[in-house]
Amino acid sequence: MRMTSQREIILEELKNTDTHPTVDELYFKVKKRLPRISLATVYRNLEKMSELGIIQKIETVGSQMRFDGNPEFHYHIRCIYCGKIDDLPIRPIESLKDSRNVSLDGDLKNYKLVGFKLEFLGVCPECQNKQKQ
Amino acid sequence: MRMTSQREIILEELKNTDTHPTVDELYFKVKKRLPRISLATVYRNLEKMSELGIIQKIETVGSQMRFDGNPEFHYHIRCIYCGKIDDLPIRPIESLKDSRNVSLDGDLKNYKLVGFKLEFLGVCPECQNKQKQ
DNA sequence: TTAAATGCAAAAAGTTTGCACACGC
DNA sequence: GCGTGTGCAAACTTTTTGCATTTAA
Repeated sequence: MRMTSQREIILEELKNTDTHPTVDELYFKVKKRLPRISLATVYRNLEKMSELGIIQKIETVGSQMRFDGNPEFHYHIRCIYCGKIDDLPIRPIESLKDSRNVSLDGDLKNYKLVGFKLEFLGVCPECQNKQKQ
Repeated sequence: MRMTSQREIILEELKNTDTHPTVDELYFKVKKRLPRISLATVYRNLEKMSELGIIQKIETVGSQMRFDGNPEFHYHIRCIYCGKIDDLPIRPIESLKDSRNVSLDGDLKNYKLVGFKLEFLGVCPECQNKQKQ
């Protein structure tokens, strides 16, 4: 992978964010430093870097893709009102690590189980405040 | 909710399917019986019926929405190659039912936890066969 | 030097919306 | 008859792609 200034700055801006930005959000941040960058470049770079395991693509339900500058496995919590995603500093749930735990009283419909995706849902502090008003 | 023939037939076709169709797939099935129906009507009806809890919207990552004629809670498994979704006849994982189990060594970042979404990933029988060839 | 990356614009894919008309209750 | 629902077309949002040009190694 060739290191271009675009790639470098995209990665830098992603790592400097503790939110998990959408492509668009990141595009506007990067654009402040590289005004001529195109959205397609941001898409292409995020895709490639997540394939290489440098960053992590967070495929949340429904809405847009988001990216996480931290490639290590960890859980996420998503706000059901605003869609924001935060890291969840909990340890991986052991009972799920072993797929045998989940197939005790049923077959897997002939699927070969390769993993699972666990996402937590909640209400973020900001949206809790809005509800109170 | 008013019962129109469109609504009735959409629901009937969804219930008669053991796959978990996308809106488009269902649209073409319904179209065989109601040739003049529009895609917008299918969208509007599926949305409304899932709001009312008559059916279930399956919000899988990345791709399109899919719908399930069975409103009861159950787990799904998604094929990582073709995106197909099947029901998984396993019982709900008890350890996840109690949110206290997941917050033992970390806080929840001030989120109010409301639930979780657990989806299994696998390779469906058809895609396993394709791989062998 | 040359293959990979970029910018731009257009296309694609999925979903939503405005509006006039139709129809269930 | 009223108000919800429908069909149609157009708009919208997010993501991808073709192509000529630029650039890192």
